[in-house]
Amino acid sequence: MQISSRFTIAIHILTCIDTFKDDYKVTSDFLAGSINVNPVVIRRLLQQLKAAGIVNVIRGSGGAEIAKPLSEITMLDIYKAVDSIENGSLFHFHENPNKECPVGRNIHNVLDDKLNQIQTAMENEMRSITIQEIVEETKKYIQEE
Amino acid sequence: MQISSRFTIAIHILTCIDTFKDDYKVTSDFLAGSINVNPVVIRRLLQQLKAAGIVNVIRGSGGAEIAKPLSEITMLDIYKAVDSIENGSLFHFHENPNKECPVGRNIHNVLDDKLNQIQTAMENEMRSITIQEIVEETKKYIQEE
DNA sequence: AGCGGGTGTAATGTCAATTATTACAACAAG
DNA sequence: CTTGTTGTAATAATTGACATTACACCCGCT
Repeated sequence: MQISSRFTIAIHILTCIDTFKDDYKVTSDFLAGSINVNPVVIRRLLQQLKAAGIVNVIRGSGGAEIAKPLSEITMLDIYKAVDSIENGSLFHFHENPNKECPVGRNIHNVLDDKLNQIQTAMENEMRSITIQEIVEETKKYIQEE
Repeated sequence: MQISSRFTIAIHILTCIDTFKDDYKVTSDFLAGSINVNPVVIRRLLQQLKAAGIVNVIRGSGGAEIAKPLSEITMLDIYKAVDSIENGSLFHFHENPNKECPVGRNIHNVLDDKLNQIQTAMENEMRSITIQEIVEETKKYIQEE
């Protein structure tokens, strides 16, 4: 299965907040309009991003803002904040290898290392990309329209 | 969501085939016993591995064997063979960003590059690990028991 | 030739996760 | 105290993963 669209939606959310922060009050309804999902989905994601210290959400009067410099927010931060995968493990290991079988009882030990190695490579790449790059490139695209 | 357990099961299959090739006829039932899944799951995976040229499956008398040197089979080969993810894309992009919104109609262009970059990092790491390493380490674990 | 163990595959069922949606209490500002 | 908004629970629809049954087909053996 693929990594949840919560991840790309969260990136879209942050990009919108920054892009429109001076011209609009960026509410969950506003964001839902650009992303084309239900506002409740946005609110839940905003809660998760808030818990990670990435955004502030203004209750009552409404709106969301980004809580720290864009250059300090990496893809990995977002990825982790919105629980893109379960238990933090990218791979779903088959649960019950047979302990009676020599391979069955050892495969987990051998594979876990390798799977971690792969996942780490992915996470390192994520850490190297900031939301600032995304926002800047998006602005460039918009200007060129 | 996580990457399907088909991936780890396929690795388990190959490890078993090699480990037991001299002592048993390695049938789908035999493999199902070590992995603890239904034999039909094994047969479907064997078909996919066969389509990728990784194994031969002997119809009639039964059994499976590995079709090429272990050192030439990488994690990436297996990963691709068993369709661990859909459409080859690790990330599920939210489908319908609003084309009326400047961010909505450009985010796909910007993000696709970055997502590919991340996925490529993962795939490169997968390419660097061969099933031979897995088999050898597993044998080492078994001997030390 | 036919038996028996095995594969290939379709059909069906179950379960869990994702996403959508409704509903409403809590809240803040005018 | 009204209005627009957030926070969150409850529920449903959809989808995909995995399990399982069933059975035709295949091939070596006697």
